Amino acid sequence: MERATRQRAAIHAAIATAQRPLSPQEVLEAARTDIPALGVATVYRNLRALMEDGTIEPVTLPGSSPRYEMAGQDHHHHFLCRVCHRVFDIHACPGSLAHLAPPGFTVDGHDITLYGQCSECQPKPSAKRPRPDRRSSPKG
Amino acid sequence: MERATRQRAAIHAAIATAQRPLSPQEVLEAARTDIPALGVATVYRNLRALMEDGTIEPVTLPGSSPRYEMAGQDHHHHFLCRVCHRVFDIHACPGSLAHLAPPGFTVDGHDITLYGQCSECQPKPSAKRPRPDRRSSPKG
DNA sequence: ATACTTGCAAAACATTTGCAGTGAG
DNA sequence: CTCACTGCAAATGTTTTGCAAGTAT
Repeated sequence: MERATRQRAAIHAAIATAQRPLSPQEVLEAARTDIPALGVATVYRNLRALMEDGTIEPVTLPGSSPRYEMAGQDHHHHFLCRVCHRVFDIHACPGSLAHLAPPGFTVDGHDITLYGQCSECQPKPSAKRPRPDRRSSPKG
Repeated sequence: MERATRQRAAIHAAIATAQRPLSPQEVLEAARTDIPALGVATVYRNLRALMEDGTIEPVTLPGSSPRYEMAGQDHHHHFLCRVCHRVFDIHACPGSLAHLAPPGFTVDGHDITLYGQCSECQPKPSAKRPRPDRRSSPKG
């Protein structure tokens, strides 16, 4: 990552602008509004470069390939609403879970995903109906 | 899933015998000790059949393709070794994490994945070297 | 026998890599 | 000018599908 290119700027902007983690494919589509000829390989190469550079971070949710979001956020986890399938950041953490591992194992990190219903999708008898499915990932 | 075949039995046995969730590739290798000519497609087809049948369950770890283990086990979590990329069951749980969610959210479940090094991949100065990379999933 | 299953090969996808041409510094 | 970067295409690697042959029932 030594030169500043239009492609890199477009890819960076796509991620910085998005209100949610983007998949490589979504990044490609978003960045192509700026640079129509942008190639997939360039997206993957720059995602890796931006990650090594510490500019973006991967968001790995169970069962789907990684998405990317701007780095620099606090250690956090994710809440996946079973109704609207949106992902929310959980800015809380139970702390080290190293003691859960078997003897002889070394723990250096963890991921936690909570499942349930977000505040807007609570089953209220006669309230507004749940939000539509806004899932964005292809493989979700 | 209407007929009992040797292939299906071998695949079922491979998963039932393993002490950890297996990737399709690991299932293939294990089942081939019984049926050397076993094909990949058969493994995938049977994994799907056994899942629909409720015999096995998918283990979806963040960022990697699914693994499979016998259904009906107690609530447990998983440990992913960063060296050999094998997955181990963690038969411990910090308990309810419902309090981590924002007000108004309902939590009905959670997934926890620990990362680190398994007992066989510990960096011991002059001990046996770590196991080879047995990763089977590309996206992990 | 019938038709579900299998194994192989090709297809479908996602991601990576090789290379010659392009462009930032 | 240089050489990192890009776009394209080919290569990798995983999972799915098409089909003729195999085999439970």
